[in-house]
Amino acid sequence: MKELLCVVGPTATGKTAVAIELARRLNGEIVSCDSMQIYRGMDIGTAKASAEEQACVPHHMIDLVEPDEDYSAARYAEEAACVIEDIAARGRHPIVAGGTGLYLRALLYGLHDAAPDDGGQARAQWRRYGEQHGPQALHDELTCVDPLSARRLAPSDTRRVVRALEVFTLTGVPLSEHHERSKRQPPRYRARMAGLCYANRETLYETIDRRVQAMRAQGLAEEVRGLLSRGLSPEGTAMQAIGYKELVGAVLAGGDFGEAYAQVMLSTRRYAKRQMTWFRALPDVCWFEVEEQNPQSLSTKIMEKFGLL
RNA sequence: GCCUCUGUAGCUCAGUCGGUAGAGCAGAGGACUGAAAAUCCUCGUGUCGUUGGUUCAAUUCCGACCGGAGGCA
Repeated sequence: MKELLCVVGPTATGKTAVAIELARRLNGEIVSCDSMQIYRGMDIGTAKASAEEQACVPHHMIDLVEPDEDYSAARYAEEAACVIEDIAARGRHPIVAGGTGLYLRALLYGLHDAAPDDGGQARAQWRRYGEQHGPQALHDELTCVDPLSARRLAPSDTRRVVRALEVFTLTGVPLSEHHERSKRQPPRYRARMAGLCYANRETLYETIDRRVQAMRAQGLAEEVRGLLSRGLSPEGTAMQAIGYKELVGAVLAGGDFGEAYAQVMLSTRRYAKRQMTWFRALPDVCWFEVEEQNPQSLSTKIMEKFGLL
């Protein structure tokens, strides 16, 4: 099984800089693992590597689709696996870096068997059912066809309840059964995971606030305005990204940006916390505290730890 | 200076016809299998401004004092 170096952790810990440093020293190329950097034209708010950084080390899995296109964890897993194979075939070192827990999991461990694509009809149908009859009725439907999933999911988590019903409708097999099967498959890689974190939560939050201020100075509002003027719907997946969904209202109303940016900071903090939950639950993450560390020293520590020096 | 209102969780505020109190937000922890920066679950003891009084019992009633807001001078 192939070894795969991954740099994970919550937002604003410097994953990008460390990954670039590692790539430089290991003859590597970076494979982003970020659900929002997938979208073209969303640069400032997603904290994409700059043009200079991308010129210095090849970056992959960035700017793949337009913001009004759909993307998915499954597509990510498939395409990232191809990219990784290609990098290795060229004799270089793939370095996965990013903060989207589900995408990383999909890449490393795989998802369950695909359901046939019906263009989202089943999903839309169940969602409508939920809107008409309420989340409890939706959950009751799931109990009938997939009691295991129903027990696992809260009725209020309509998103997952709808998905479980969709999978059963499309495949005739309960989602819980799909999960059982996929668990039996071995992981695709032997992941060496370096987790970046702050020892103090306070420091993380201060760094996040500073980063949001920097995004403001770089013209995040202008970027949002540009996306909207190109006709992008505020309801799409891409516009659910933190920094974008908060600013859409202020841009449209021409209103209070101060409040919008305060909300961006808040959302980012809570997101960072959820990311920590993801990565803490992962087995075999080696944690590195980033306080008082620059990307060079961090990359050295990581290489030492993983025997890459 | 006088009058009125106000002081309860980090913040905004409920509430207790006297038996020591609870929501939202924030915060913390967790879940996560094709939307995931999404979606969802769990967690609330705090000198009820201070200090006297009445009372078996005061955060609640009364007085004084100290903050804050407004009004009249």
